[in-house]
Amino acid sequence: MGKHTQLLNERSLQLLKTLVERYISDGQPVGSRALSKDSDLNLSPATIRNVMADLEDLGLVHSPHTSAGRIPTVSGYRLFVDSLLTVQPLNVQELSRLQGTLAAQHDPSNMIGVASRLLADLTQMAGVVTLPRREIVCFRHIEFLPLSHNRVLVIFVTNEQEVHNKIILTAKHFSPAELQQAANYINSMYAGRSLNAVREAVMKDLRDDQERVNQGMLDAISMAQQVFNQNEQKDDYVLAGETNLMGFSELADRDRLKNLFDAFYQKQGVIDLLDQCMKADGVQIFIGEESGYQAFDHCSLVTSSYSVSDEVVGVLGVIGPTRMAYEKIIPYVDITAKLLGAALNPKSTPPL
Amino acid sequence: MGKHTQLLNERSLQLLKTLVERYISDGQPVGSRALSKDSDLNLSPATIRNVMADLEDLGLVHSPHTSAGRIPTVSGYRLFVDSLLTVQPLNVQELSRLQGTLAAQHDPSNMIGVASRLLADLTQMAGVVTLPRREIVCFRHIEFLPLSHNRVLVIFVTNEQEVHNKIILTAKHFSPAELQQAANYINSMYAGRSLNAVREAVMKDLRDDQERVNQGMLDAISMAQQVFNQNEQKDDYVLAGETNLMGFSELADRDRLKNLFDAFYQKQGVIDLLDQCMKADGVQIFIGEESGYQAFDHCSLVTSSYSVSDEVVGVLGVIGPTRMAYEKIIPYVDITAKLLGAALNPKSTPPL
DNA sequence: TTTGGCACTCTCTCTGTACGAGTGCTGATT
DNA sequence: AATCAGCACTCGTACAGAGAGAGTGCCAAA
Repeated sequence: MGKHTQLLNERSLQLLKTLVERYISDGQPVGSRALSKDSDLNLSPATIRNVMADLEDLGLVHSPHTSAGRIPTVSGYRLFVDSLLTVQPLNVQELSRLQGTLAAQHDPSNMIGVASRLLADLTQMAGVVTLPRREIVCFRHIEFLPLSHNRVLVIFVTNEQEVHNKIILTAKHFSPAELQQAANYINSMYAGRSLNAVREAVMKDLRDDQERVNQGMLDAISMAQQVFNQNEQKDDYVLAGETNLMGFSELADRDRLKNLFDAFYQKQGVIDLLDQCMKADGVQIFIGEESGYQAFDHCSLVTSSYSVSDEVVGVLGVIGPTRMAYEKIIPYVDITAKLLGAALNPKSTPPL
Repeated sequence: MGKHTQLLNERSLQLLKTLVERYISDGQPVGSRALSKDSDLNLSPATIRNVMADLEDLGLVHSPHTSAGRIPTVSGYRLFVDSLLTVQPLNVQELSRLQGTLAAQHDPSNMIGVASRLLADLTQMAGVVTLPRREIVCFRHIEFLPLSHNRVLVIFVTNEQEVHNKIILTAKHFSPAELQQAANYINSMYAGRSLNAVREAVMKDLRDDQERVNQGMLDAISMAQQVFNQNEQKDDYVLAGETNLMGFSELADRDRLKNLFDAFYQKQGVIDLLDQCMKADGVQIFIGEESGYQAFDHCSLVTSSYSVSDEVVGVLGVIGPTRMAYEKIIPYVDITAKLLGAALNPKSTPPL
């Protein structure tokens, strides 16, 4: 694969692997003596020290101070997860528990929350799942309800069962009957198309039909415009188990922890990061500063996109300290993504 | 008021007051020398020490160790906020900023979030606002949409503009037209009544009209029953600025912080606490262990209920370390509650 | 009742020491 | 040429003692 695998011989890689594994399980810098015992290769500490010096030159490990052992750098972890890691197949009973819990939900909206919780509990770190977003959001049904002061409560349903509502202000007052009529009109005109298509159609109709159409339809269309024009893609995610992160000494630092949690609540930065993961399929990993996102500097993010009927609709993943058990986390994330996708899959299209 | 105000003379109270004030601003145990300088009474440190001994006997202050100054106990704080505290009137421009921000929202659902954020920003601690809950929730409108497999998406609107949705399973398959008819029937029968009233009426109709009514109506009523029967009072709150709490040394302890945040996310315990505050009107304060809620042992909670048209509908408040500037926080909470109530007040009832 | 004085206690910080872990390097061994 | 044992060296940590500072409690005098 990378330049390192060519530059380094088998033995060095083997040693790097055991070093990372050891550090992940212990959390202590690992010295040459420990490494000599841990690895199957029968080498003396002195030899190992030579190898370590090489690895250090390549920027794969570093020591916190002169006479401490070595700990992996970001590149070291990267090489480890890319080429050295042996993923652990996961436990059958855990798998069936996962599957069972997800399949038991019949309301997709809390299925996301459940998946997030599962990830968190499974890994004892933070789980994150983005709300499923289809490229083609299908407009299904709209409903207007009058409020006071020319305000109208708009309820509309997209895809199977996603309910949205917003309040719009109308230029003049409409009677309930008029609103009903407008809703009927919009439903008959636009239902079944994608939101983008609806948006365009509305624009077009508003331009073209200015003369031909009667007043009631015009009102309906202009309200439709208000509803659909702003491209409010409510990117969002559900987080769980963030308090699990408080236990890790890497993140014990006040400011780090605060930055991290602030990032969680501000959301935008995290969303951007997750969006990147959506493009690549399969499991995607950001280690430490790789994410380029300050708040995540001491964290790793293991994600996988999930798909409903072969279309990628979201991302889920796990956030934890850089020092995490990748060989376990990766299959967890992978499987959860597949199971969630399957669980979200509508068994068939509704009659309507 | 309490037993203490009678037991203690003016001077002791005065000293307790300055001690608490000093401790709140400094965070250090305050010694007799400092107290002697701070208080206007011209007393020597020695005299002050005698008084402190008395206060300690009464359980109002205590020293962390032999030769540290004194810090207030929970009872000390309690006496302070009940009888000694001089609330600071709040800054006019802050008040108008508050009012402006709240009035600018025209969607009540994010108004709650905004209020919470305001509290957090204002106090640099955590803000919390419960979702408004009226005793009488008025049923307004219902809508059925068919999904696959005899599942039906139910959308219903209560009060002015609260949209709820849930998925129910029906015994047999209904055509869209049948569902439409059922919705029309339910709307005409029950709209305008309180949810409780609807629930009862549905039960009654289901019992009584078994024979008289036609099949369509019967179906409608039995679906209505599914929708309304479970008493899902979705008690919930919106939290903001919880990360502000990470800065306080009192809460720096790992486990404490974790417990606190776990409590925030579990919600139930906090909801119970807030419910208690709803009963008392005016500003309500829990100091440290007073709340009886383990996770809040090192926190204080300053709350006030808020009302829409003279009916208490929710609670808001601020959560911070026991050592907080009560004289500022109290008016903040008080005013915010009043402003939020006013902002939520519907200007008039909608025509419908 | 108030106050100054004094002995005492406790914490915090600094210092020096000893120790252990681990490294880098060198020169001998294979 | 690769490997390894040995050695000097470095760094961090744990521990103990000393000194300073803050503050108390108590007693006796004003």
